Amino acid sequence: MPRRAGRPSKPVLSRDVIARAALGLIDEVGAQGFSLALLARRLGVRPSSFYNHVAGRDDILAAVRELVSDSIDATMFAELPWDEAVVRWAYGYRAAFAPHPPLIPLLATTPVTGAVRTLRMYDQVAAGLERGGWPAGTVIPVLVALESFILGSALDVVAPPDMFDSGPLDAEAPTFAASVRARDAAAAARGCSPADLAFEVGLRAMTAGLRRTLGELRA
Amino acid sequence: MPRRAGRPSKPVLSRDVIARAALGLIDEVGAQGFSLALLARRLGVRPSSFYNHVAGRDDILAAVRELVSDSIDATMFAELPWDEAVVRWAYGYRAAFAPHPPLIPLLATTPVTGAVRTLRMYDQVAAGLERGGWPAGTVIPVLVALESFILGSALDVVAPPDMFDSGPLDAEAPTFAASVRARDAAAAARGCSPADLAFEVGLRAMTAGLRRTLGELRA
DNA sequence: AACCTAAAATGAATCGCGTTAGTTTTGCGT
DNA sequence: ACGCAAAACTAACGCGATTCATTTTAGGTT
Repeated sequence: MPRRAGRPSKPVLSRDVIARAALGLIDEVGAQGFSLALLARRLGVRPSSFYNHVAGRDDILAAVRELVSDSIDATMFAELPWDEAVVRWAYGYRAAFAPHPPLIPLLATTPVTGAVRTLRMYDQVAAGLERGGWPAGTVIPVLVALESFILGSALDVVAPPDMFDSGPLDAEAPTFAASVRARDAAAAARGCSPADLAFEVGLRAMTAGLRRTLGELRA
Repeated sequence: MPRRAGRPSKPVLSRDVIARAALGLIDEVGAQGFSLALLARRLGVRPSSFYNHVAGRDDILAAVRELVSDSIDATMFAELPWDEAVVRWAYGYRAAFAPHPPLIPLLATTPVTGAVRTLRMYDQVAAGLERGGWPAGTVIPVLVALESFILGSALDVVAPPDMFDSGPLDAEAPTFAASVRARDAAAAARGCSPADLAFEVGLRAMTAGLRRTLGELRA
């Protein structure tokens, strides 16, 4: 039963409704299969109706980005020591993207354009680092380095694991092939995914290294 | 003077010719403006001609990725101590992408699918880490953590710097705004870009932390 | 040397997607 | 009660990737 033309009694769409539906659709069909036509069908609407609420496709993706990044918590920087807060923040940051793998390539490449909530998150992190004793000029580089690692790790989550299969691998790269097998065994033994393993190793190294850097700076 | 139909005396296209032209075109018009029609015009060719050499648009981008990632050197892992090699490798990795900013979002999101040269690079890195004393199961996590940071940092290079401008910033996020200004001053004093600053800070922290991790593992 | 197949280009046509313009119906403020 | 703006729809455009058929040429086979 298609809707006739004309304004409906109760509004069907809104920026928020569109963003949530887009997020769900991307989760289902992947970033590849996402299209306005499909999204419109899911919402029982024609594609042109979107333009009453958003500026276009890119704007919808921006709304989705806000939706996801707004779920990242950064309040721990107000309470915990900076290095502990960094670890928790990183885990939460990564966990916000983890449920939506197809989204990561789409959003990691279009960083934080003018979202107010995101800006506030940065403010909390910056305040926490400053409180922890980091000199003014070093706060943002530390923040950016951490975020770079987190985003890169998120991309790793979405990387296809099937490329490390046998075949030309053992012939072309024997050391690498053996290392991959050893890693898979290690991940299985710890009961976590290979991507988790790399993230933990990297995050521990990063925080330990930053602690050392801060110590050197204060001397 | 358009070419008539039919096979030319000397072939005009090849996978390599297409890839190099695509790289140049993306550098000029950005990832946004890249299209097969435009690429074909640059090469004096019709879009359908591509399909005699590549599988389609995605395959062209894969060829471009190979072109760029093949320029990453990893031979230092055979000569230098692992931690020194890591630093040089990371700089070279990042430098390979730096000349092609529009390419980074396009390629960072589609990691290394089956390129043989890339596989060999991984092999060299893995061998170097193993030689440096890293246990078998830890080699790949360390490699992946490093690559995650490098790719994330590459994305940071391409991030628009104009988002940190005044406006609602000082009202919404005063600490952050002040930190950004302090960072800009620090970067200017050191004569490098803000992105470079974050990369150096993160890389130093990462390697220092990994040294510590390796020390703990051997005890 | 004639021939046949495969390679490598063009030309025309298709399909889907994002977007715009114009139309219709409805809600709300004066 | 009136009118304007909001929010849906329909129709159409343009562009981009891809496919299919056609044409010309290269290179190996008998």
